[in-house]
Parts: sequence; structure tokens; C-alpha cells
Amino acid sequence: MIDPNLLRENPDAIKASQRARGNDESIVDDAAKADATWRKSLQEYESLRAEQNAAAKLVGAASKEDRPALIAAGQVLADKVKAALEIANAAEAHLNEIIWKIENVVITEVPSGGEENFKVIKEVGTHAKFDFEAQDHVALGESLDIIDIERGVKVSGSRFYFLKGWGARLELALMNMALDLATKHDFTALITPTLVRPEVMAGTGFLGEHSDEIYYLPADDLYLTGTSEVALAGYHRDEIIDLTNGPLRYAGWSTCYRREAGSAGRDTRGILRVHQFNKLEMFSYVKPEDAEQEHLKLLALEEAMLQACELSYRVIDTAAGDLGSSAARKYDSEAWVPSQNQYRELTSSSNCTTFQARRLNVRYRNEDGKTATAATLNGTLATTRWLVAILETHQQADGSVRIPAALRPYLGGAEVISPK
RNA sequence: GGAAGCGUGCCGGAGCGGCCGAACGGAACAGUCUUGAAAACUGUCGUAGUUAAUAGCUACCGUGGGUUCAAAUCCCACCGCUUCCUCCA
Repeated sequence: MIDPNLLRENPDAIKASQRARGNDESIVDDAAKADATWRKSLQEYESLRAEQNAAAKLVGAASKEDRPALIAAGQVLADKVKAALEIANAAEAHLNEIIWKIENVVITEVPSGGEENFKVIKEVGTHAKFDFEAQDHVALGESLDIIDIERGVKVSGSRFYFLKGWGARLELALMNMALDLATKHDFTALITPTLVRPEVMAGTGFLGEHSDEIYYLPADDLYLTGTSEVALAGYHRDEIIDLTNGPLRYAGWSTCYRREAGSAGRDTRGILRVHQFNKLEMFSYVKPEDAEQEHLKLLALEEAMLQACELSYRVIDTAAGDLGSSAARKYDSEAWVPSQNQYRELTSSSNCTTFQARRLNVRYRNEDGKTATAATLNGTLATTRWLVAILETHQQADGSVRIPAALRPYLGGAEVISPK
């Protein structure tokens, strides 16, 4: 949620953000009004309650003869307090309902507008060109016997697959390379739970707009996570963390599950969009003033991975209207996918400022020893989808795929994957 | 899955329904003493909301309800933990 103090001190900043996102800005005034109403009703309740507390103390101290009268007076007060509490609670609920609808305040440099209004920050590398008939990753996966989609569908239905032989090893190599890189940069490896409780899922904001994206197990009242971000964000929930020695950084490795409910018919070919995949996710807890710098660090690591995989890619600054509700800024990097003749997203890195941490109640102590809400950031370092770009980019005329040099140490030194 | 027990502040650990935001011990921090340290002594020592306020008031003793003039203390449900049995990657 947004900072309630900002609502009181600078509502115009929130309105500007709402405009940039293409969201309703009148909700900001509604929230301010609800906030004032709540604070007034809270004061009324609290002063009545103080009166009641004082009256109850008198009863305890009173003599036997005086008690009945005092208790009767207390009963009247108790009713008043109960009524005032109900009003205050209702006012608070109303305020929360409104304030939770307001999405994170966008950083001012972020381009306004919708999905198509992104700004290209840079393009790196040259698009793969082939002097032979290039194959897509599905055909390569089949001829190399490393991706078995047919049997994936037989066992689990559409958008499922087996990674086999070098395919399985390639994915593990990619994940391990990413984990090594992250570890070198102060990220602590974390293998996370992928089933979480409803509170955690709701706390990270995934039960709102994305709720039909998520697998749910009614028998156990647990949700399957679509990213380890859920567990990583929940990790320090309700804690006062120590940031005096710098940010807390985690590299979470998990399988991710997504229903892809809203994308029927989209990317149905291959393993670009699937129900289950693996991902290595970076997650940082930082002081709010360090968040933008940390965001660039995450991006730099993502680029290092893309370059190590010898992919051609571009980095975009996502437009405000295309940001998730928790993000104040998002950098995506997209790799060139030859068979599609376009860039496809391989990493996504969001600066959630204090928005997510406030909801999860993650705080730290600042220099004065006071508690303050931390900022959180996340970014992708590797996913199964990367295999698509790697296989297609590095295919060769004889139908083999050259393994990028940086990955070879993780594959027993193998340099190429050849058809059987 | 069956049985029993337990959930209190940074940790340990008390707490007849009113005198409990919570004894006591430890840790931590500041100071006195000391050349310095240790010891000893003194003090500070939870979080949040509201308010102009580091004053006051309010809330929080696993979570949520309930009983009562009054709840850490009584009742109910839920969650978690421990031990034993059962089972087991």
C-alpha cells in the first residue's frame, strides 16, 4: 500500500502518478476524505475508552456499598464505547478499501502511458542471421531430443513438457550459472516453498488482479506460487531487519506455476508460455534511499547473464500503465527470438519502493534508531524460457546448437548439442 | 492420522478477573568507578496508532471472536510448537 503520510502531505504526487498510469485520480480525494473521517472517529472512540478505563478502575477501588452504582454507570459507558468502536472500525475498513486500490506511486522519470509507450534504454548485440533454413526451438528440441512436448501433454495436458537429456542439463546449467553469479554479488541462495498460505499470497498482492492466474489447492487451503518472489517477500514479514551492513539480498530458486487463464491461444507453440517452469529470482531488501541504485545493480546482473549466454537483447523502461500495482519502476530485458522475428521478455526487474514492504510490515532501524519501512526489489536472473532464445540463437547449419562458452563449465565442458 | 502438553517483551521466566505493558533474571545501551578492561553500582531498555507534541490518550501477552463495569488471566474457534505412538521421501 501507499504511504498514508503522503496522502496527507502531498496528494498531488499521488494524483500525478495515477494520471501517468491511466488510473482514476479522484480516488485520491476519496481516500483523503476517508482518512479524515477515520481519524475523527478514532479519536472519539479513544476518548470514550479512556473514560471507561478510568471508570472501571474506580469500581475496583470502591467500597461494597458504592459498587452497584458505579457498575451501572459503567454499563452505560460500555455500550457507548462499543458503538464508537463499531463506527471507528467501519471508517477504517472504508479507508483501507480505498487506499489499497491506489497503486504504487510511479517514479517521475518513468514514461507515461500504456504497454506500447515503453522507452528503449539500450540495444545490445546483433540479431542472429542464418544462411540456412533456421528452425524454431520446438523443431530443435525435437530433433535434438531435448524437449518432449508431446509426452508433456500426454502426462499433464497442454503447456506442459519434458526437458530431456541435454535439455534438462542445459536448464540446470543456466540456473547454476545464475546462482554462481548472484552468490558472487552478495545474494544468499534460497530454495523456497512453492506452496504458501492465503495470507502470504494476499500480502504480496498476487490475490488481487492476478488471482485467476494462480493454482489453488482447496483441500489444504494453499496456493502454488507463480514466482519465488512470493516466498522471498514473505520471508521477512513482520520483522525489523538489520540493514546497517547493507541490503539483504536473496537468490531464490523455485519451480513456478501459472494457470495462464487469460492467455488462451497465445504462445501455444513450444515452451515460451507454460504452466510450470523454473526460475532464479533476485530479491533485495534495502533502505528506501538506496532503492534506485539497487535497481540498476539488478539490471546489471541480468545483462551480465544475457551477455554470458551471448544473446542479442534490449532493455526497456516499462511505461507507467504497464507496471504491476506494486512497482514504481520496471526494467525488462528482452532477447531476440529469431523464429518470431521479435524481442521476447526474458527478465523483469521491479522497484517496489516501500509499497510491498508496508503491506508485509517489513521495517528496519534508521540512523536515529527509529523504525521505517524498507524498500523491496526483485529481478529475474534465469528462467526456463531462456532456453528458447539460446537454442534458436546458437543453432548451426548441421542442426546442432553451439553452447555459449560461459555455460560449458556447467555442462562438463560440452561445446555443442548435436542431433542423435 | 491418534494422545498429551504448551504458546507472555531481544532471550529466559513469573503472573488470585481490577493495583499488569506486565515481577524477576540475563543480554544490550549510557554513565560512575578504573591507566584501560572486568567486576560492582546507577540509569535506559517493546511496537504501533492518534495528537502540534520525545506530554497525554488508545491498542497489542500466538490469531480471531465471546463473557464482563473491567480480560494476559474465564469461554469458543483457528494457527503454530513440543513430546509420545503410527507412518515415511
